[in-house]
Amino acid sequence: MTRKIPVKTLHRFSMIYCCLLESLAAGVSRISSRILGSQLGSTADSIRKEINYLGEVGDVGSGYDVAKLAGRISDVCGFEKRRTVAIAGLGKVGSALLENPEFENAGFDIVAGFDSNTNILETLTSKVPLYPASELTDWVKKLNIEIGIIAVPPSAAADCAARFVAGGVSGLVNFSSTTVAVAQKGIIVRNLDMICELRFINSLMTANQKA
Amino acid sequence: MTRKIPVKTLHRFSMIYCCLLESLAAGVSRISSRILGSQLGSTADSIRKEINYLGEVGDVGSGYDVAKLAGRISDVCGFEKRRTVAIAGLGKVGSALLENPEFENAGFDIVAGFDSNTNILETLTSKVPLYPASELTDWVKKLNIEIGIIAVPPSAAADCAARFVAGGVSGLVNFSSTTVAVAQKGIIVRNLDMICELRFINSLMTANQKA
DNA sequence: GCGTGTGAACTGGTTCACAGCG
DNA sequence: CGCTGTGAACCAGTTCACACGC
Repeated sequence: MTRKIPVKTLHRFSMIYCCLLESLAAGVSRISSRILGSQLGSTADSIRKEINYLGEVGDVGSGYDVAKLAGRISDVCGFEKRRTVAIAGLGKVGSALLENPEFENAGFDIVAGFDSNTNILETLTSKVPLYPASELTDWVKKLNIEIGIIAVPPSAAADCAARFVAGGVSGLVNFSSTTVAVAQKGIIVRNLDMICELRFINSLMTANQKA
Repeated sequence: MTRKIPVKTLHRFSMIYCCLLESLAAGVSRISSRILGSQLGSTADSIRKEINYLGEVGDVGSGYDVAKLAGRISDVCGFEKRRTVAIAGLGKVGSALLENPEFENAGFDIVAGFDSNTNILETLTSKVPLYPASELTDWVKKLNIEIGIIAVPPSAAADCAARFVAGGVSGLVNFSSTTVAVAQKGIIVRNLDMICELRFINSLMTANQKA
C-alpha cells in the first residue's frame, strides 16, 4: 500500500508540516486541502494527491484534523528523529544561526561551530563548542554530525562542502551565494542562494513585463 | 522562434548564470553541458535543452563560450536591469544582509531597511536609510521598491509580507522559518526556509535508510 | 453542499537517439 | 571523436471528473 513517495512530495510534506504547526499554534484544529493549497501556493487537487501517499488520513466532508495529519507526516518523514548539525562560518549569519532556538525546537541539535578565523573563535561566546575550520572533517566524524550548514564566503564554500563530505555528512544546506554541488551519490545538497533567487525573481519580472 | 520559457528553466538560468560567473572568475572560458550539469546536479541533456531556449549559442564540438552564454542569459533574463530591494527585520541576519556587497554586484540596490524596534533603528549605523516598520508600505510606494526581503521573526512574517504587497512589490524573498504565501496573482514569493530544508533533508535520510 | 479519495486524461519535462559539424 | 542541437519516445506529476460520506 505504501507507494514510493516522490522526492518532490517529501519536500512538500516539510512545507505542509510547517503550515500545520502554525495552524496548531494559532488554535486551528481542522484544515482543508484548499486552505493548505492556498497557503503553499499550490492547488487543492495537488495537496490531496500528495497527502494520499500517507494513506487515508482525512475525514470526507470536513477536511483534515491538523494534529493528526501533522503526526502522520512526522511519522512517515521521521521528524521525531533528532539530527546533529554543525555550522561552518561564524560571521554574522553563521553566528546568528548558532543562537537560533528554532533548530532545537524543530529537532536539530547544533553540536559544533567552525571558522577559519581563530580570532572569531576566541571572541565568540556560545553554548555550542567552536573549532577551527581545519579540524572540521575530524570533528564531523567524531561527533557523528549528520548535516552541515555552510555559511562561509562564496569563495570558501566548495572547499567547506568537501570537508563536510569527507567527514561523512548526509546532507548540506548551503547559504553562500554559490551553487554547491557534490558528486557523491546519496548526499543531499540544498542551495539557499539569495542572489540566485533575486536573479530568478528579476527574470520573472522581465518575463511578465514582456508578456 | 522564441518559445515561451518555462518558469523552471528561468530558475535554472539563474543557477547556470551563477556557475558561469564563477567559471569566468576562475579563468575558464569554455564549458560543456556535461560540466554544467554536474555542477548543478543535473544531466547534460537537460542543460542543453534548457540552453536551447536561448537559441543557438553553443559551438558544436567544443561546448559553450562562457562569456557569450552568460551574456545571452543575461539578455533574456534581464539581468542588466537593476532592481530596488528593501530588507525588513534588522536583527542579526537582516543587518548582515544590509552590509553584504554581493547585492550591489549582482544588480540589486538595497534602498531601505525596516524594523519595528526603534532602538535598533537608532543604534544601527548603515549607509542604507532605515525606517520604522509601520511606514513600510509608504516607503515601498515612495521609493518604488520592487523586491522585499523578509528577515523578521516567523510570527511577524505574514504581516510583513502583507505590507510589502500593499506597497506594490513584485517579488518577495522570505528568510523566516515560515512559509509565506501571497494570494495576489503575479507576485513571486520565494521561501528560503532553513528549518523546512533541514526537515526535508531529514525525511530524505529516513527514506534512504528505509530503502 | 462541501470536501476527501481516486481513477482517467492530459500536459510538460526528461531521457533517448542521432544527425551534423569542428 | 566530442559535443551541440533537436526530434521522438517516455514518464511523472498535474489537472479533471466524479463517487461517496458528512
